Amino acid sequence: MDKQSTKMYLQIVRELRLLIQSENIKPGGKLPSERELVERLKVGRSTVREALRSLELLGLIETKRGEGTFLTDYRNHKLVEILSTFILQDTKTINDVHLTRQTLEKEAIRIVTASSKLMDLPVWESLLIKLDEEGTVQREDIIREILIVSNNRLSLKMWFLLKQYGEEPYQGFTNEDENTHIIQLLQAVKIGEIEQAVGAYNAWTNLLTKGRENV
Amino acid sequence: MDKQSTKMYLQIVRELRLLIQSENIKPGGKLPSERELVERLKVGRSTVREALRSLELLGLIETKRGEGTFLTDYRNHKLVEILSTFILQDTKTINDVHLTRQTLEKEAIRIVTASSKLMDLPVWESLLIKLDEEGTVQREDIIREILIVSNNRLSLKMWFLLKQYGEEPYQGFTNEDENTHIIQLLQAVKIGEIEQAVGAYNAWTNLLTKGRENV
DNA sequence: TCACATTGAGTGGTCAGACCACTTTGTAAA
DNA sequence: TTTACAAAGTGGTCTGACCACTCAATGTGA
Repeated sequence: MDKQSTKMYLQIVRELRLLIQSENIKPGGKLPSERELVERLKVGRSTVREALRSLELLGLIETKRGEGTFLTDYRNHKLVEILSTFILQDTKTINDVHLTRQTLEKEAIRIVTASSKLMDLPVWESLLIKLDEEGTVQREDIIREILIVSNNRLSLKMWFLLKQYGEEPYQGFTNEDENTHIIQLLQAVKIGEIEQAVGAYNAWTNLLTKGRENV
Repeated sequence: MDKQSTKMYLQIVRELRLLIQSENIKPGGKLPSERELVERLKVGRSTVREALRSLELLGLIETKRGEGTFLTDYRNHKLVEILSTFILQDTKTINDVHLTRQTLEKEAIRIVTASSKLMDLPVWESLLIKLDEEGTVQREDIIREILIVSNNRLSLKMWFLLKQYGEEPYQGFTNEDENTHIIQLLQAVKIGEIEQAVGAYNAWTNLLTKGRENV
């Protein structure tokens, strides 16, 4: 291990990658302990830890005191979580959060409605039936379902985050006024009418945000 | 500083964020030295370093031996390097990154085009003139301008991040085929034709992503 | 006076060893 | 057999030491 050229901890990050590959460690699998890595890589423990901590902040590994270090499922995009908290911290404008969330929601609606495979999924009919029978439905359930079906996990993860930061009008059940728009939205999805679906979504959203501040 | 609950180095990451804000450290600016942070935060140096190393791997700070630690412009490559080796092998994931970025871009186009104040900003005409005179233009400049004008700082920051991850063909100059779509896009923006603008954007995007893998 | 070399303070990079807190496991006692 | 406890293994943190590098103040010689 030469000292000068590259930073040691970056070297270790690389070594770890090779190690994971050569030992075929799967997500959820256990990595060698810090002390073992010290011996195998012939470096100090603090250096090993700097590498591990970096990867942890990236969400690539997970450490449990008393147990060990584990490879995580990359697909969880914990990365976005960290970066988002960085971002959201100095972007106090709560309105930006709402608008960005709505951006993701609208795009998901467009994607679903534009796809012949997704637009006539049984789930939309199920939601309509449930709405008809029970007279109300969890607001969040509908949007979440659309996001999930649209099949972009990154967007989904961001949506969860933004929803969490924005709090406000999404929890709880719908009222009759909302139901009108929701029915229109779901029916438009079913028949693949994109702009009609987005229009219904906008009407629904306006209803919910009515009375709040404007841009 | 309590020891048990949260991991110390994450606490320090948070502290650093506050410090950067309260002392108004700009990109390129210098952070307190590791030893000073040890004193101010009352923690060990290795812990401080774990936090700093994490932020460095994220590309948020930059360290120079013998000089100090500096806040970077968020354009560093380290993050991209690491991610591309660890995560982005998953084609589905990188595709999510692209699609999510495009979602933000399209919405920004819609917002700008839908606003009578924004759609006839002199900047669009300037871009058209520049394109006409020089025959080419930086791809990124156009989209960035639209994002900025759309006035959602959160979306803008997310866009910056996604752009880094995605290692898109976004750098560099445009060619003649692209220029056709760009002109159409900008002119549609100027006259407030939303769907036309989005359509031009899609055509442009398809041109750039043509030949890449499909979902 | 000026140009150059030297030195020392400050900074990040790494290492070694010591505890602590926690989890798991094996073993001895009931 | 079941329970309680001790030991081993692991990550979390701190301390102090030394190295490598940068920069500016200082000193020296022409």
